[in-house]
Amino acid sequence: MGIYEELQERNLIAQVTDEKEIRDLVNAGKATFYIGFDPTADSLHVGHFMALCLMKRLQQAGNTPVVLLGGGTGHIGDPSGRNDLRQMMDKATIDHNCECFKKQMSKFIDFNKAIVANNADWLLDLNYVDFLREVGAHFSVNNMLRAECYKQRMERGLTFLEFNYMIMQAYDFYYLNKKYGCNMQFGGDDQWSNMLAGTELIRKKTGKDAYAMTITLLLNSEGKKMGKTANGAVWLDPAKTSPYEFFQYWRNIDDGDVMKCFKLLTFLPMEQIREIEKWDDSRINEKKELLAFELTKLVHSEEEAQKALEAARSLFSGNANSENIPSVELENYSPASIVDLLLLSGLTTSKGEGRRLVEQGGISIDGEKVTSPSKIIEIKDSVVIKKGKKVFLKVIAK
RNA sequence: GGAGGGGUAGCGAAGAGGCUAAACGCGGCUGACUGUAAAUCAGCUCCUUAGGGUUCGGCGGUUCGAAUCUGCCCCCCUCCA
Repeated sequence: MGIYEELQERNLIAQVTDEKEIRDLVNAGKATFYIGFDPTADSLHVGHFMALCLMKRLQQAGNTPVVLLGGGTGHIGDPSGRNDLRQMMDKATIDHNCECFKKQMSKFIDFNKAIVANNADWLLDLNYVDFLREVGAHFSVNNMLRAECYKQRMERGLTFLEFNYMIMQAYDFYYLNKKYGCNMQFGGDDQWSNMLAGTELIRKKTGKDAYAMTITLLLNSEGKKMGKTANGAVWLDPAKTSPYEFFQYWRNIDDGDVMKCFKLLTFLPMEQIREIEKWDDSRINEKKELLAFELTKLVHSEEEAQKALEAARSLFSGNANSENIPSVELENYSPASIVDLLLLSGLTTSKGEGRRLVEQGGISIDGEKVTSPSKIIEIKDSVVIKKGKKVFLKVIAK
């Protein structure tokens, strides 16, 4: 079974421009493919994770990845799948984010056998009129407006700036094709029209064929994008989403999404996944635990995954072994009310919220329910606060 | 540039001078039931030193009292140029 068939079996492939060509190229390890990452934040998140895994899989199969950092396109902002204008970022922020991305990516991609490019290197110095003549002439506005990603925005307003994003992305592909012989582009399914624009531009400019393939978007059983929590994205940076939180995110997913995630996200061999799929329903929690473990291992490390697993087990089984659980340290802590302590430890964002939680019986300390919002909490060394059913935090007084 | 419509809590959406910290729905949180799931049910969902305080795009005005009336400005949508 080739890598292409494996991707298919995992349901990773959403759309392709030319199945036969892509299959042959990829299975033979002859593809030089690129995936673009726009530096919209200082950490990658779960959405990027799939793309990175795909890169890793393809690299393992002998293909050459090109990581394209959107140092230039980041200045424009992709309107696809968005109903508002992206906030403009300054150059320093974009550069900083690119650096953060690179660091995180090194976990997934062997940079010795990959190409890293930044489209700031060629986009920022383009001459407007030259560019219009050379590239702009090949685009039909009529066609562009038919693209799904723009259609939606036509209702709500689309700036010329954003309208150009597709052209920039197409130009990237063309540029990489010329410079590195890059013949394939991968991306999220929402990128489809942008990617097609690239293959068409290459055909028009060079007469050569180039290919595009999109990855299934990671949607939950309700059709919403996964990897989001109430507090925002699930980040890959442990400083932004701790390994424990990361683990818990997957531990808590919907029953119906478990197998899909195994296939799409883990590197477990398909034989093993098929085995897991056969497990009895009573083992659903075991499945979730394994999924969470595997993903935490991939993104962080086996050691971190083990710690998260143990922490979760001990907390949810009521054990007091609090060695690896999430914690905060409070400097100069002097006994304060529970409401203040919740605020100090970051478990709540306002006193009103803390008061509510206590009144609703949602707070316990070291296993003991707190009933009065004004209760003064002494901390000898540390305490474990439980908020709701599954949020635990160890507070260490210094 | 002109005409019209609009901007209300995380989102959608009522409210059209006091009874409004603002209906309702979604989302979120807590509790019950469970399996750290879903569904269901109940409560909560601006801040607070619990007296109040600060909110309805922004800044002024009218009024005892403004999300509601008014002037200017900003943004969005539709049509015209």
